[in-house]
Amino acid sequence: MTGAHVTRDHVFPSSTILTEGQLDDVVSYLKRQDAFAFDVETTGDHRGVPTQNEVTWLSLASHGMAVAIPMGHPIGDKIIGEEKIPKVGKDGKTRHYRHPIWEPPPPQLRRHVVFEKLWPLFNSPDHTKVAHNLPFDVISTAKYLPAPAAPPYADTRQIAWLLDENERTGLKPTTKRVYRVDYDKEGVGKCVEKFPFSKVAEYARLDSKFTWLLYRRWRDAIAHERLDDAQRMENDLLEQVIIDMLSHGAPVLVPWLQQLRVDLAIEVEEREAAVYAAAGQLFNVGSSQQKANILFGPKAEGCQGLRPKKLTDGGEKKAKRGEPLLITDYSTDADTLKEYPSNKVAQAILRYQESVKLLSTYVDGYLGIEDDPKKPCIIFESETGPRVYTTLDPHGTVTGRWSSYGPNLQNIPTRSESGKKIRGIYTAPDGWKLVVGDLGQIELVVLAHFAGGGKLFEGFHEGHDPHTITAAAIFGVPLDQVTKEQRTIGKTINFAIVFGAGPKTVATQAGISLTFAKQMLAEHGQQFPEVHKLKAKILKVARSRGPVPFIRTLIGRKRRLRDLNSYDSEYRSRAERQAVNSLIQGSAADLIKLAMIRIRRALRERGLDDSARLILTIHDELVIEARDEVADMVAELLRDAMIGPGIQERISVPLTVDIHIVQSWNEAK
DNA sequence: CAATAGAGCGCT
DNA sequence: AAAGCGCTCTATTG
Repeated sequence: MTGAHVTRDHVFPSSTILTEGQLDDVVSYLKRQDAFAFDVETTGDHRGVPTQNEVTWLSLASHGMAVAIPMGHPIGDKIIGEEKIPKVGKDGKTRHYRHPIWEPPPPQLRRHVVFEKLWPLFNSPDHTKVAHNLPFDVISTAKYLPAPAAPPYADTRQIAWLLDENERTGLKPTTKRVYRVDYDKEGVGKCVEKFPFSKVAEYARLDSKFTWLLYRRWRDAIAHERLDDAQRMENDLLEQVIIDMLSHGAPVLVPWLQQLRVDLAIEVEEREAAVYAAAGQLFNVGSSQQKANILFGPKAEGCQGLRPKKLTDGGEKKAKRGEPLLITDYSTDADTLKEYPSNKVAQAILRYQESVKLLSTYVDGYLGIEDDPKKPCIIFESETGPRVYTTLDPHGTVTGRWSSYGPNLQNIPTRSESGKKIRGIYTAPDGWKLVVGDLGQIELVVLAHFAGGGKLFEGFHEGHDPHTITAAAIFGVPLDQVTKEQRTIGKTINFAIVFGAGPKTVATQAGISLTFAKQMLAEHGQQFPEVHKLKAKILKVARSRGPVPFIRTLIGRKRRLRDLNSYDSEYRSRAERQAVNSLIQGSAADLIKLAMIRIRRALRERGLDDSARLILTIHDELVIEARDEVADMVAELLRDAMIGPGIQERISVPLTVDIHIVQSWNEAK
């Protein structure tokens, strides 16, 4: 049944574990090692949500061995028949689909038996648990254990990312790249329950085996590239922070969300009707192509006859290749529509799009759409009420920031009125508060730190606002005489410096002429020479390193920029902007990560584990859920964790933090 | 029918 | 010629 796979790493008679005796042998072997790799195969409606999924396979690997343990695989190896499943199509017609009938699977160990036997190993402080994307495997298995697997941990995806942030870090792409082995051409991992037993057994085994091999292969690589400090920080986050954050999720108010669904649905209908009324015809407002035809088409054909102002990205490329342009190559994005304030259709479309975006992404996306398996409800009941379980990915970006998905909780609206209502959904349960802290102007603080002096640096030391500092300098006025309009331009210039934007972008962004934008940027160069010297130095240092140029962030993590040496000036310029921005964005990310480690330790030292926990990070902001009675204390601990002496000593510019104790997230801004 | 690309837009 | 993300919808392709 398990197949006779003859590979040199078989120390066990069978690579598929079906009996308690076989499992005992595996456990006693692993106990004699100092590390082992493990991996899970999951099923269920929410197989990708580690707090909710069902683990049906566990695989283990270590020195010279790799085994798979099935715990509820539904089918065997052979097809023994066929049945016809009737299915009603969209057109109402019933079609019959042929469906294979599989032989039953072999008897498998029960999940509680497996995890009971593995617990001493998973709980051992003397065994390093290795996994590829470790939080997923630790949280998936924690449901069946007294507690999540204990540190020490090693995450081969983290190592892959530290060694090359530009490559795909999934197990399959990594295995293909490193070993030239592609063991899952059929996509077994996507849907294990549909594949024959032996195939899944082998697939699961290989997941752990290659995880183990990567771990062994890379044992000296981090030190070799002098990434030790960066890895220490990443491991602290893995071992002390992220498992806890992802396990708890974020609290949401379902009744409010349901009310919003009703209100927004009405608003969307009204605004959709308004678009058709203004246009004098029906069309799909969600289609950018149809939108372009309506807006830019000739008046003679009942369209608006507006003059297009901007090409889409695709249109831009076409133009560069010298191909003829169509009406649909022109952009109909919100920035463009705002350029036609007197056109009723454009303005109606803007209002419609604002509502429909909120409804589909932030309401329907959460509550789900009935009878649509692609849009399930992603709110789950917990002991303290309904919660959503985002995945925070500590290795999901090239700069070092964390990303968030399923749902993305790093792009919850803040600006529009309806957006604030959406944000209000995130509300602490009765007896709890949200303690929210965000670092003030962290990217500009980091920029001033690296510049090491000059007007921005000095201004921060005197406690001034960076946009006012920039405005005062480029307009040549005292700080206390900067107008609101001047400050706005100062803000745009500051963004331009951090992102590397040119005069054209500054002009459109600030609503000023191209000539004036050029003047302002030139003046910035005069007033902030150290900032421009810093940029030059960043590029020079990066290029002096090879073979692939790179910058190092505050903690020493690398951002590699091959295109810094490109002969194509477009690529090269982009790489230059990325180098500067990565130093700033990446170092700011380092600071917030250190703060997360510090707040976790502070809470634990004070025995507050059960009354306060980090639930979110949004780049420069941390959100903690804390019991009412400890909220004030937690706020002070958070202040110290984010800007206390231990953090401040790393940065030569005074750090600031805004802390709010609130019930709902929308009260924090 | 499913997968992918493009446009667009929410956030820092 | 603006850095870094993820999600939804449409249109196209296989």
